Amino acid sequence: MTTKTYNSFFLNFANATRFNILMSLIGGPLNVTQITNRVNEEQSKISHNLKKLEECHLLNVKQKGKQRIYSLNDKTVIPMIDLIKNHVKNYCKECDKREV
Amino acid sequence: MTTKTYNSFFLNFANATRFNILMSLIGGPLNVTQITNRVNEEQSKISHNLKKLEECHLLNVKQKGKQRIYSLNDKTVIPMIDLIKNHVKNYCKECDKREV
DNA sequence: AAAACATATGAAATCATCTTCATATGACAA
DNA sequence: TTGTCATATGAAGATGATTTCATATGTTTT
Repeated sequence: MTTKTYNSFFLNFANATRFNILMSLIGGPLNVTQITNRVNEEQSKISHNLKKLEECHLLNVKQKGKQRIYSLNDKTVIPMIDLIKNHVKNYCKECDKREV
Repeated sequence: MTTKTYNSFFLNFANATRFNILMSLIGGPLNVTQITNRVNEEQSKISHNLKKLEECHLLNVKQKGKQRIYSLNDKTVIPMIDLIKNHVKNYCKECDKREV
């Protein structure tokens, strides 16, 4: 596992926009316009970030007419969400409350 | 789970220095000087980064004389390492090879 | 073949994080 | 109570990531 690989893997989760994109896809695949609406950000911003997520294989794409449909790699993403949720629950109960 | 919480959680793994610190502690607790030697970085750099890891409860500290002994929160860190290793193995076989 | 729609891309500008350096603090030993 | 060892900290500078804006590409519709 190269430094670059795990660096970009975790960076993908660390960014709020990308984290929200992942969340928006938990319910099932969406096209770019739909993701853009759910996450409520600029289209080009979404596209740039989708690219990074896809490069890491956290997302898959397929073309459907002029749309591109993105779907979650849930084998990785769901366990990851569970892991951090558990961590926060067990170790960060207080610190997570004091908002900054 | 606040944005800040998951952001700093993942950021901790995304940084090479901190990732190496975590790795150095898999074998068991170490003091700062020992970590500094294993990771082979400046002492103040190590201290700054230890702080961030501790704030996220990925590390625990205890004082022992003038030393501070850091140990891994292995309940979280080990599963996390396993998760990314598996991801890379299953989905990034090729992309992980082409070094950048 | 032009227009319209959906998405991607490059580059500059902005914003956030990291490291570095100098110095401070805290604990123990002499 | 001074010196030394171990570690932490603040702030500036350096580096890196993200967003933005303008525009390009690709696909379908008319």
